Amino acid sequence: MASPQRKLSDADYARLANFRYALRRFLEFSGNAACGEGLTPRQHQAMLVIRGSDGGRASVGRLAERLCLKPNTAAELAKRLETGGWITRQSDAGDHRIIILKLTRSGKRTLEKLSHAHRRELRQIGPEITSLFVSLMEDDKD
Amino acid sequence: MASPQRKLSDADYARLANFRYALRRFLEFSGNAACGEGLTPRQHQAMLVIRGSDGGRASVGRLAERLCLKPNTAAELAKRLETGGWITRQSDAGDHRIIILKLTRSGKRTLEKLSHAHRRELRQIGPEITSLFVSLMEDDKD
DNA sequence: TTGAAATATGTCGTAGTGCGATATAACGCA
DNA sequence: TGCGTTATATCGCACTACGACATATTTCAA
Repeated sequence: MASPQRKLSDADYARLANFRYALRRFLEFSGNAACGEGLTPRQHQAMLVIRGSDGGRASVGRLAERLCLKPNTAAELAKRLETGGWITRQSDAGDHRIIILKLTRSGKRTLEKLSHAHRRELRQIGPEITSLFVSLMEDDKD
Repeated sequence: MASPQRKLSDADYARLANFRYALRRFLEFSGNAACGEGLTPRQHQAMLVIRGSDGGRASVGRLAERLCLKPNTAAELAKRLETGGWITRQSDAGDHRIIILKLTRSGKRTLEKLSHAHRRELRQIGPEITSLFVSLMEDDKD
């Protein structure tokens, strides 16, 4: 069994590098798909967070947390999405500090198209990513 | 068997959203680890590309390709890495247009520390990511 | 050999984005 | 009521990636 502090081999570095490369190509695909629909990558991700949240609605705070952003950044992102006609912003009935974000009809339509494409892509790259994980889990055999 | 154009369910969106969230948390971890060593996330990724390349050396062009960047951006990144003392830049003996990038001793030391931490993290999140992929592969059962 | 096209890298100005600091409004509880 | 907390918003700044362009080197065909 390899010690966790054993020196990393060339193959270890190659595996880590290949994994990151696969990730970047996926994110590249995703960004290109978003741009093709007139969205920035972040805007697309925000819409997915909203649609994937309970009831298809999310607060600005939840958006920030799920996107790993600071609240002020998420607020700006939400404003741009509203300006673009992708989402609506309305204050919560119970707590007027909270802004509830929901997709517009056109937002839903665009996100669905993108999500189909993403699912196809993920099904394509799934085996590769999974096998990279498997090899990262194993002890180095070199 | 579900048609590829079947309407996506709430659960489908939730799965896609959860997958992206897991990815972002990993990238967040990675970025924090890099910053803790005085590197920007991109600089760390560039160093991994170099170390993970054949012979531990990479050209600016290869750096660009593996990082999904334009060549000029990769050139600037390489310059900043050299200024920071993380890599060396020397022109290729055979083709003087090509600049060969290699890690310095301190670059190697820092990357090794980061790579150990990343391998630990990947081994932690591997099962989650893999199971997310598995559920994305399946037809929706809702 | 020579000159044009291709390749590899570098420079500069710009646009977009995320953050810190700060502000405002609404909530909750002593 | 009043004060601390929470949720969102505004503003200026820094960073980074890009497009457009520039330079150096190589390749190749005539």
